[in-house]
Amino acid sequence: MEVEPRENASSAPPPRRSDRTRSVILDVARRHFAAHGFERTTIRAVAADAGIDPALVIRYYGSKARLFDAALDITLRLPDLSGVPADHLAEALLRHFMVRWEHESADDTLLLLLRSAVTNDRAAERMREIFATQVAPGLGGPHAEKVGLIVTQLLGLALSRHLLRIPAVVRLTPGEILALYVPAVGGVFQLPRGREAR
Amino acid sequence: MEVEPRENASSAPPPRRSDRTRSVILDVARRHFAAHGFERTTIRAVAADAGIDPALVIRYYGSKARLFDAALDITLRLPDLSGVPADHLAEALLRHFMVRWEHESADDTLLLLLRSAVTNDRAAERMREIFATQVAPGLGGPHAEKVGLIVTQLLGLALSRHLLRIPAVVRLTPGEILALYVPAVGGVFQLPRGREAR
DNA sequence: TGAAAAAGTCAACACTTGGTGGCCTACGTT
DNA sequence: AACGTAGGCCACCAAGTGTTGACTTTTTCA
Repeated sequence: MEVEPRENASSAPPPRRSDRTRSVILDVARRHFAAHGFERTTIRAVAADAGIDPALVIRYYGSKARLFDAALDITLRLPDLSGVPADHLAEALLRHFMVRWEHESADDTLLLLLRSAVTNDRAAERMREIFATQVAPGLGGPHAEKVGLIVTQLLGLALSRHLLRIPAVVRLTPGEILALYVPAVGGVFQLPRGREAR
Repeated sequence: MEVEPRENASSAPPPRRSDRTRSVILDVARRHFAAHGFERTTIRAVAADAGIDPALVIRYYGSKARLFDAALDITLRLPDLSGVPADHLAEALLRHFMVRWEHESADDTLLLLLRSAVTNDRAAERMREIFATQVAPGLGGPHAEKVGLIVTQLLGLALSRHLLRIPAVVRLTPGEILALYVPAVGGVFQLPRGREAR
């Protein structure tokens, strides 16, 4: 696989001339996967969009599945909420994702992950991994048992506004969403810490 | 099921001998679409599962797309919330959908709609229609501008619990979800009626 | 300069898909 | 019983897919 034989004993592997092509392919592939999901994305379309031959995609990534895996190698850039007081957590969270998602040229990271995960088991598993390793630790601590429902609300928002594009949700301005939704997310945050025993 | 050309001038169209096959096909197709989405569902698989020849599917439904349309002809059985006082709306809503979704043999209606709509434009459009004609009117009235975010929360729950199966959400018991999530949904409901001008 | 290695192209493959038309069978009506 | 028709099956087609291997072009470097 292992597209990277490391011959260099030192830290960084030697740069290849094809690195640029590799990353172009990956970029284009990410856009296609985010826009159409796994099945409807064809290697031929990605290659055409990247201006190269379909065979190159296979050469560098082995297969469509492995290209998909590479595209799912995602690092969410989560905000640092360590200093935020509990009663402002909801607003800070929402505000952060709103500004990121609203902008046109925003990263497709979330769309890629969400759209893929709904119809593709591999992507769903990857999403759970990302949740466990990148999301839960950051928001964990005293709110451990609530993290799931916080994320649920954020995903719901992304889903209905950016994927399903439900008019009643699309119509709202960012300010309106903030005003209406912060109390909702806060409603989970501000519950008493220990819930009844399970 | 409303796949019935009405030739009969009287009330009921004449029953055909093939009606049973038709409905079997539609049932199986709904299950497949709900489980795998549009692209990954093949006519051959549906036919095999229904125990008939693939050609029959085309014969009765014309094409895969039209079979999909027929499968999307859905009537949500929404609860009647007219008599529920405002401060119990959230709980009533959540409780209703929880009991429907939790049960094993539950209807796949939501999964079908949700899973399809994320990768298929036709399904997304159908979902917006259903929202506009079946959901919004029922919840509308004084909460008109909030309906979108209420639905957002319900969809988010269905998404993370039943589609993505995020462990932190799956792990929760129905009672826990109710306890944690009712304040959230209520947080939207109980906002002052008129929000700042748009 | 020349040769080896890398980068990229091309044509073809095996396979799956949705879809079509012809054919056989079983039923219902007269 | 005969026959017309609807229900069902089979073989097949054309298009599109991921993937492969051989080939050509470009770069690298001794």
